[in-house]
Amino acid sequence: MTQSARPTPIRPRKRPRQARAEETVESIIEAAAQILETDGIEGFNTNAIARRAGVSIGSLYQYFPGKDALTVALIQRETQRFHDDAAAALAQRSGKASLEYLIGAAVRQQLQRPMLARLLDVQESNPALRGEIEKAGLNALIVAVVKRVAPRLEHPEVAAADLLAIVQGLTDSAGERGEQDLENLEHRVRAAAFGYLARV
Amino acid sequence: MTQSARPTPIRPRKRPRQARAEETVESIIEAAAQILETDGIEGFNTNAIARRAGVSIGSLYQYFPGKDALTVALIQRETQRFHDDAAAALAQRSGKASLEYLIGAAVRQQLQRPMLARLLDVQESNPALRGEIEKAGLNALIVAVVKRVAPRLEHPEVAAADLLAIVQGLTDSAGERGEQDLENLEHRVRAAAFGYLARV
Amino acid sequence: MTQSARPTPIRPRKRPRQARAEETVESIIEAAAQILETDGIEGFNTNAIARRAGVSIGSLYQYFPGKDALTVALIQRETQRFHDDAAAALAQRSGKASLEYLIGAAVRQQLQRPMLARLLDVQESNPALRGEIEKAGLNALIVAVVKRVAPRLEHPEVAAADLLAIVQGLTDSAGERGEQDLENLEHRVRAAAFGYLARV
Amino acid sequence: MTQSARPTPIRPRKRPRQARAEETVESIIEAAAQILETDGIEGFNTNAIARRAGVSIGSLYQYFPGKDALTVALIQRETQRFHDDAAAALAQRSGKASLEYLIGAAVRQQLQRPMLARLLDVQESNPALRGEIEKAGLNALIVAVVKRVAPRLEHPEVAAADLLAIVQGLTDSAGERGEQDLENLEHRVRAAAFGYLARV
DNA sequence: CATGAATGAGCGTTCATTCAT
DNA sequence: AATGAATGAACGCTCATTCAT
Repeated sequence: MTQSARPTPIRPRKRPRQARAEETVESIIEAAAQILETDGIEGFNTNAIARRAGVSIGSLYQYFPGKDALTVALIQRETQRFHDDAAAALAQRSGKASLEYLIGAAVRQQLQRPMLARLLDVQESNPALRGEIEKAGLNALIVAVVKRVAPRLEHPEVAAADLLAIVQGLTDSAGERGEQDLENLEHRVRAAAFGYLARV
Repeated sequence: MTQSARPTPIRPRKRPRQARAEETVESIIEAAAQILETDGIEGFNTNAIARRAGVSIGSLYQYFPGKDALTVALIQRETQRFHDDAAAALAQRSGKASLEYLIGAAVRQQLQRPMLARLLDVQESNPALRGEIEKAGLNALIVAVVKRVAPRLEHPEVAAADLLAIVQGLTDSAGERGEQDLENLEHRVRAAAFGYLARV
Repeated sequence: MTQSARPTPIRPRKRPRQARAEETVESIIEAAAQILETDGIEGFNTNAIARRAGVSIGSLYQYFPGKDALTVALIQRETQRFHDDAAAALAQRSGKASLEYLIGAAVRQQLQRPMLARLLDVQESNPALRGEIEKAGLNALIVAVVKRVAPRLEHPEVAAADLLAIVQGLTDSAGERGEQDLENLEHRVRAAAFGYLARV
Repeated sequence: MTQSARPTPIRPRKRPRQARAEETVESIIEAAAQILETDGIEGFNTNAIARRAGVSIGSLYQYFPGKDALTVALIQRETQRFHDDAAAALAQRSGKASLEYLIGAAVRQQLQRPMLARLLDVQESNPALRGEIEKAGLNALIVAVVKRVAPRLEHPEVAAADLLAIVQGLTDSAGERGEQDLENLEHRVRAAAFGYLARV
């Protein structure tokens, strides 16, 4: 009768047990990504997402306890890619190569779906989502990379956060301006990242 | 973000001709800033802003043709401060001093009202507001500063945009984490900015 | 973005300051009463109530912070009548006359709008509304009446609650069966009430 | 309460012919009772009931054509207990003992599962369920008890209905206030019942 | 000009019910 | 028969915007 007073949980409501369900979940997340890319935050509403996914609104809520949970899932999916890249980065021979690898991954990902990446960065600052986004794993990896490039740094965690901010700031801004030249952008991001590490 | 289908004009409906009107406009913008700081985007709605400004919702719409126009006005006001600082930066003796001055200004502004600065950056990415925000003036000034520090740079406009992105990225991220140490943050931002310029 | 997590307050959002507003509030409450009578709880939804009141859904929420608040207001309005009658009851010469007066009032009110009275009794048991309904005043009056009829009773508050339960139980049941004979019903209610007091 | 436009039949879809089916039906009804007790009407939805019963939602609809049918079945089950008690009541020696026995049963049942009893009374007033609940048998028994206690009463059916209303009104009200003292409550209910019969 | 009551499109979400597997 | 994924009508509620006073 009255709408629930307790805040909606963010974690997925149920693990899909059938193949069909898994497909549905995937299609919803992908629809969310597409909506964000084509219509921006304005069009980012659950009904539209369900429609785009070719799924009923009820199904959306079968797998996501609320809109925020879906947003988180989308962010997680995109973060995961970066996370995998970061893991690969650590496998590089030198520290320098590690960071370069990481930057390359970030830039590539950004230029692939610029709108999506930018809007997700924006969503990430939504306080309702705070703490729900698994950043610990990614952060640890970046810290590890930082420690390899600049082993003598006093506060590698701060440097890691700063590097992430620099890379995101630069790529988002480039994406906003519609930049396409991957090489050039990558060069500039490297300049900022290595420049920072050299002087901090 | 905007609810109506037909796009609302963004430019102020009327230039205030009387002192009282000017005050009203100012109070509304300040109310918008305060709401953004205290309640975040969640609380950023026209009715709340009017109430906080001690003005009727009707009056708000007398001076702003829509919510977006008000948002733009607020962004402009904050940008103006930075613009003034940038102008002062150019008056510095050396190019290095100019950029340092600019960075100091940016960091200070960010740490003074961290919420506001961050949320405005987010608003700025709203495509509905795009193009309505007067950035040309500020950009020109930054380009001028860049030309002084790095006269031989091939694309000073790109560098200017990058520097803005780096500074905003770093300060927003710092604000998000609740950093308070101005000196330390300024040091790191300088590292990134000068490092970038040295290597690009 | 997400629907509010904190439970909706029950008290009216604003005191109407203009005559028009007062009318609107009245019309909404009356519409709620009518809907409850004609369509039962099934039809008791905010959109239908607003429509019946000839008012937009927005106006309803301008004066009532939520559906529950409206329900409470409706219950209060109906309780008020009874409250007034109870006050008049105390003015009767004898204690017996007081209780008889009260019973007469209850029976009359019940038979006037049987559906409404019954459904409101049901609503009253809604835990979400508990404590929001001003019962203290009415209770005190009934206790006073009880003390006059049966001054030597050990627990007049319990007796008052019991009497209320008996009267409501009987009248609701009568209303449910479509009874119309006021005299007869009143006689039976008196039998139960006075019989209870004589033996408890 | 029912969502579909066309009215759903209320009678059970099929008589269970196998022992296992009978168990399933029983487990669903018991689950419904438990949900009503622990979560109140708020939590009383078919999916939750099926889950609590350890049965799929599909199975629930295999045995009950709709939610209302399940509610009716639950009410019937609870009524049945009372019905059995009423039958036992008639076996008492005197009429007075019969009624006292009945009241004792009612009070005990109410205080055993106060939530359940009260909420079922509320459900009973749902017009969609009206007429579907088998009350004739119970009524006849109460009438028989009444005839034994007060053989000269002109309208024993009315008295029976009134007594039921009085007892339910008092016990529900007591349950609502969390009363636990069985003896005391029983004493007051007797006072009301016998007082009523003596004066009506 | 100012006020604030009124509007209503649209959003997030629930839950009874169906039906392919 | 049993399962549970899927459906979608319907509800509670918000907030940008209008307009009579």
